[in-house]
Amino acid sequence: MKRVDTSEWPCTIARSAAVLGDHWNLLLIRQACLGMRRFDDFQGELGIGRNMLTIRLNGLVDEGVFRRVEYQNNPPRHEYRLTDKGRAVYPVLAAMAAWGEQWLSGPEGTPIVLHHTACDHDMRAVVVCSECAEPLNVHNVLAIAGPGQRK
Amino acid sequence: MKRVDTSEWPCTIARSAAVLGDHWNLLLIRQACLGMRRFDDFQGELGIGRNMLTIRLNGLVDEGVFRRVEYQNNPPRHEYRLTDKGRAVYPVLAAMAAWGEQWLSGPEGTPIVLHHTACDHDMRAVVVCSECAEPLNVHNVLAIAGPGQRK
DNA sequence: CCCACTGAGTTCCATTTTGCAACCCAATGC
DNA sequence: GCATTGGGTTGCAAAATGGAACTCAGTGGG
Repeated sequence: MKRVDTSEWPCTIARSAAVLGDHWNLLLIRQACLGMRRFDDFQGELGIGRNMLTIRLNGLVDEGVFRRVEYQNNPPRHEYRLTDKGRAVYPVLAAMAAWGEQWLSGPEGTPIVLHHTACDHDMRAVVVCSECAEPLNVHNVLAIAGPGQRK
Repeated sequence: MKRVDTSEWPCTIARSAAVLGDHWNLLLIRQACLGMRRFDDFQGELGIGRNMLTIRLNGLVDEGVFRRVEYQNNPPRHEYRLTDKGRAVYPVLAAMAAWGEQWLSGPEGTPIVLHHTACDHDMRAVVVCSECAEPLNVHNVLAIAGPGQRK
């Protein structure tokens, strides 16, 4: 009766969901994207229990999303930093933020505005095709079996 | 000791995570994006327990992601269809698929290839700025308080 | 020297969630 | 009239979750 593990399913969404389909993981990566690195900071900011936090951080380190770095050694202390793989989750968070902004904001409006420093505009994330740069939607994308397919 | 609910936090990612930070929800929406609508089809394809499935589908209907539609009434039978809000999750899934493809594929390569019918190319999703169309990354986006902020 | 504090975790325990299997019900199909 | 189909419940045991208290090593203050 272990929780179902989808990390080996022949589907990139299922595999991603094994890591990203957990609200604490998402929130931890979000905080890390904002520059947070320390155990107690994550704990205090998110209100996650310390035991949960330990389990999540270890899991994300095992996944290669975080790296555990000693930042002083007397007494030994470490912090959790995003790896390249971890930083690559940012676009997913941005897409989730865009969805949340459009569909989950109350009448007061969005609680967070994203500002793109590269072009100096407030913006929202848009998910587009790598080949033609048009926005994607359910109707214009087909999923077909790739080389790693087996099931 | 109920599971922490982040749906009212003043953060669009936390709010989205309350819905999308659950692997079954993600997988159900994925299946629905592929055209699946029936209880038994979801159950059989994903292998999710029937009780879990009931809870998840009801939850997603309450959230407004799915709509429960009667497709015959003798005996009464219904199916679950995506609403506009539900279809709007697709870009998030596409972004997750792109991350999974790059970081979670084994040596055999990706199990799934996405094909953009609009431009007739195989592609991956790219998350860009709505204003300048440049790809986003951790370093060039700032999160600042919006009108709905309070905390 | 003693005490409190900091950072980063453990441990314990009571609730919830999961997952699985078995069961229910109404209308067909054969 | 008996099994099948679609869409669920119910019951139960194994895990995950959340909260609070406790640990441990070094530091800073008095």
